[in-house]
Amino acid sequence: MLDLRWVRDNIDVVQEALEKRAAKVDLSRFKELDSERRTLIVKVEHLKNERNVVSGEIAKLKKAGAPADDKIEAMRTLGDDIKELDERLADIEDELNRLMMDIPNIPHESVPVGEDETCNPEIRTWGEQPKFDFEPKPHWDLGLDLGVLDFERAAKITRARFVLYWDLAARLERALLNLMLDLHTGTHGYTEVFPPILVNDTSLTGTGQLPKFADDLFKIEDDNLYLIPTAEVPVTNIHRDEIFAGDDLPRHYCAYTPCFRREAGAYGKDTRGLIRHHQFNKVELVKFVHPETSYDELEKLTANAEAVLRALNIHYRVISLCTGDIGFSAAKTYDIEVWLPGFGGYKEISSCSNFEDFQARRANIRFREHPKAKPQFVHTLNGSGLAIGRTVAAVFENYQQADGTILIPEALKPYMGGAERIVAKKF
RNA sequence: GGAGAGAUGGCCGAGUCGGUCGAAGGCGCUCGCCUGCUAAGCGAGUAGGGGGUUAUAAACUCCCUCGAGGGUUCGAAUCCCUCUCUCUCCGCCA
Repeated sequence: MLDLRWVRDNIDVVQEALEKRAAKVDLSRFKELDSERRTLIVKVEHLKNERNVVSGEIAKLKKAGAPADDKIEAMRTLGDDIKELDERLADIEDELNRLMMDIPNIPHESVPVGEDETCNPEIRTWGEQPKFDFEPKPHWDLGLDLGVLDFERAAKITRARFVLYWDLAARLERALLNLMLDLHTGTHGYTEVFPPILVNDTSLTGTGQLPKFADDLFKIEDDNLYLIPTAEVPVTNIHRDEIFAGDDLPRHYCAYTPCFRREAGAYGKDTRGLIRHHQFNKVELVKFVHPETSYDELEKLTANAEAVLRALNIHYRVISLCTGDIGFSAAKTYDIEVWLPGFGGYKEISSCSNFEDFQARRANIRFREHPKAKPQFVHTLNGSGLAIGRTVAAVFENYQQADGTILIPEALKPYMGGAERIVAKKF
């Protein structure tokens, strides 16, 4: 959410940003509601002041044993007026609030202007596409041939877009998440947390998934709880309604969690393999930082996520999302796209964003520069470090051999219980 | 799931029959004074949000907030209702 006063004073900036994002929000309605709200506040507060003053007088009279009936009678009608104005004010604030909730974040000035994902510029690449003297297979064929990725049984147990891993594929998933957590907690200095994966609607509103994106979430109706679509939600909400002391910042957290997404708008997209599932594991990086440092922190966070692919020695590129492709809450986003030789293209494996104070304002996460200073909003950032299912896919495709087996990358060997490669087996 | 108790400022804790309570007292913290050092002592300050005025400064002023939301009342931290959370006991359970 943006700051109400800031929007009021910078309505043209907001309008321009909305156009760049191709977002539809009615700012003329905003102007109406905002000015009506302020007029009403002045009126009703004036009346409330009178009520408070006269109530004090009534108290005095009663104590002195004097009659106060005429004042009480006058206050009765005043009370009705206040009630009516308060109700109108509440209606206006509701509508204004809904409107504010629908306004996406303002992209940072460094974000490239563009209509859609075809306009995202490449920032850098690392490594090279591996050369094969055979036709590399996509990971789903590799997994099926080796017997370790069982989509059929997963569909039986649950439904499509779920997977059952067998044996060394299951082990590989666990190896990867351990490698990632060890790297981020060790070398990169993040604090590991393990949060709840069912959350309430306040948490989802804080990070921006609600109210706008309810369709993307799995909901437990009976308890009014949701399965998290990303660890960003519980981890960012750790500090909801809290005020940091200035020297408590920055905070760097990493968390492994399963993630659940309904993928409501994605029918027919990435239907094969591990790319787009309803349930997947992810290691997430989340930062709470001083506003002045947040863009430096975004560069570092992205580099920390990249470090996983470097450790695995897998080629990738980093792109900067343009104004038309950037997420609702983000001010700037880098996507890391991993090379999948069998699939024959790059695929997003991490999305690293600076939300500036957009989430912090919704979730009310603040800090004090000095003990006596007014609280101000922190900046929040997060990024995948990495999506684990897609990393499994990347390992499969990049480390496949002519005989259909998959070599275990050097960095994963300590985690694989002595296994050197994944070979075909029937389960 | 059943029965009961509770939720007040950074923390602890008072709040009488609803009446000047945003809230006694203590601790902590900040600033100043004092004292060879330390400790102690003295004085002052110490919630958040939203309006008005203003330069989106300082200062001043008003309104709201005593878990959340609603109600009763001229007036609610105090009374009533709903919800959430915490604690105790019973049941169930990895």
